[in-house]
Amino acid sequence: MNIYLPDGKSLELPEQATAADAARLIGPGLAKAAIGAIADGDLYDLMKPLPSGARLRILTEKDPEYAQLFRHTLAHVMAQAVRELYRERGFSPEAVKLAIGPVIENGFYYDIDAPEPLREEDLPLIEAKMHRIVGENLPLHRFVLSRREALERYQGIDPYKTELIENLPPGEEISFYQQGDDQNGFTDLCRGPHVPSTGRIPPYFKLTSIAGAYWRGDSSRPMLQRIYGIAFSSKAELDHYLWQQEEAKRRDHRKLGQELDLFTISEEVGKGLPLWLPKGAFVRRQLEQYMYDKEQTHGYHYVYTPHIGHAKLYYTSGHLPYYKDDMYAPIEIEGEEYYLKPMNCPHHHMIYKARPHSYRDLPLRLAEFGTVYRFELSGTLSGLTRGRGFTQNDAHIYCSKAQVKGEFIRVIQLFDEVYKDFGIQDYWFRLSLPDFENNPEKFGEPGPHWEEAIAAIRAALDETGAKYVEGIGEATFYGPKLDVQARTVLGKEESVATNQLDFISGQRFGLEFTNERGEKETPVIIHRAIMGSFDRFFAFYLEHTAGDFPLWLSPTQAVIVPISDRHLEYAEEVAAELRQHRLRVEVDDRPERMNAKIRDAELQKIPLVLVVGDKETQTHTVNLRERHVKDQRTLSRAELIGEMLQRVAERR
RNA sequence: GCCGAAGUAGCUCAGCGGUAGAGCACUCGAUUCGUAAUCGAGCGGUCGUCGGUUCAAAUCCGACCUUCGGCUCCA
Repeated sequence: MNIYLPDGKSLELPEQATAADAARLIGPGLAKAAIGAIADGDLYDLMKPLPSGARLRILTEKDPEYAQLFRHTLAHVMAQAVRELYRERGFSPEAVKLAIGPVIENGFYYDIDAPEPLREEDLPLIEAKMHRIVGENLPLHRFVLSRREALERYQGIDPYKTELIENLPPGEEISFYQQGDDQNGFTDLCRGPHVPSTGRIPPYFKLTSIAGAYWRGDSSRPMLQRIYGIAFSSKAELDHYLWQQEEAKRRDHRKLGQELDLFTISEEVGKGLPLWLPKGAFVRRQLEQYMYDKEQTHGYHYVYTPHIGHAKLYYTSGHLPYYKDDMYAPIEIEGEEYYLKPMNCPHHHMIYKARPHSYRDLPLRLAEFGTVYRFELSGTLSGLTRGRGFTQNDAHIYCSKAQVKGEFIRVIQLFDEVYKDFGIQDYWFRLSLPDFENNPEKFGEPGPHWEEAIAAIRAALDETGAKYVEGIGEATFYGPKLDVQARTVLGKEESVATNQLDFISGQRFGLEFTNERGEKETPVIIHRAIMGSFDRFFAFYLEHTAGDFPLWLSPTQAVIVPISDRHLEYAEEVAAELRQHRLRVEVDDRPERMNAKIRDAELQKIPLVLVVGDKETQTHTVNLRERHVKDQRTLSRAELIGEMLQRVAERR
């Protein structure tokens, strides 16, 4: 067969030849350096036969794909080490059943069903064995078995592998990889690719955690133990990753919330129900005020609705059958059932319905900072990011079909404006589509309304030039979903907000408007939340800024530090003047040394520290120590106020 | 909800069978100081809860609660 190289040259190779054969033919240097290959765009190792006529690029340890190869092999090395550990504890090799062991971002994991649970203390033991196996430089070898042979290998021994083999599509090659021999080695059902020997694995790996994971991600199936590992090709990359982890801990909104007195969660109030302390509440109020002003100028009308609603409301909306288990239990009053509201839409629909509407009223945009309660599973709760009570930056846009695209464009533009003001640069949309095949009971039948809805959103995205990706299966039962994803400073992707196009609720609630021809028509509804929930947005933003709020948001904008008590009077005078301009300032009048006061202001991440001593008192100035700025400046009070007000106006 | 780990003073943590400790915070006193911690004293905990083992439990065992890391879920 022929293989084509990147420079256009072709190589004549026997059938079933591998990338190792190709590299050998090119030259001994490359044969030695080769670690894998890209054939027709797919990653191959040195052991798998190449497809005839493939376009081939040989990879060395310098290529980024190298990581995928050794991470995958490390999963096998770890499985071998775990087997060994249990053998030493008196279990037979068959007692340890293996499920899947894939490569993930930064590393790998393996799902294992062990005869007795692994514990955290076992990780270093396993890791040591892994290092030994890597040091032994066991060669890897690939072989193929027939379906019958493969099944025989695992029948009655490993139900997970058996199921995997049974689920392979007919005609698919069933390959195995073996490292070492039967005495000291390990064989696994695997499609590869792998490094050619365990010695080619860089020693920069670590086992990080052990966690439960359902077999095939299905909560009705057995729970396995998952061991997570990370692996990099250099120490620098490993160190960078570890640094990132530390940084993430430092920025964790739960930690910052505690340190900066922003919010707390009390067992006595209930899990997942955050309490906003004065400083956190102040920042949240600023966010709300900002959104309120913004939405006013974008033609939204604010409404208020109660926190509970009649059961009928949720039968009408269609949520009750789907989400009953995820709602707080009903409250029975006078023989009628009420629910804590899990979302605001039905209430808003009733506001729409309260008056007849003409096409001239549309689009009608109803907004509310609506507090909702959802019975989230206890294991999913996490600070403000995932609570059981939270307040949405919610709005529903009622419009005609013809207006959908235009309204979506406005929504996308609003996102742009708001996120820009908060310095969130790296964000994009994710259009979630229905999966009719695998989840017909949720999405119903495919039809023109779905198609129209999806086309309208796509058109809006294209027209604004917004960045977006598409995903299947995550739509809601009433329409496609448009999530907003943002990348944190540390590179982690997070969901901040979610919007939906809804062509079903209008009918369910009997909403209508009179069109130009005097006919009744049903409006389409856009559910949108720019900041998602204030709780989650606040958490995201807190981590984004590491608690360094810009001046306009900071609960305390400046702390005045008098050098000694005789400067207190002047300090209060400056404070009073700033306060007249609605600037938020505090005088640190504790009987402490100025160094201690400055340190505390830094730890509290106060943007400005104003030091006043003899010089300042005499010249009616302040000495400004700005956070993250090396040098101090002395400036007049008018200059200071001017600068501060300007920064507030510019949201810096 | 499921798997694993952890819960000791307001916070960060030590103690791991012989009836509770440090630093910070807080209160009081002294110090009045020029850009990240002045000194001293005091206050503060039925060691998550309940039960068991023991002459004796923060410490060992069990159940439950909460938090954390995952899995599942997210209208």
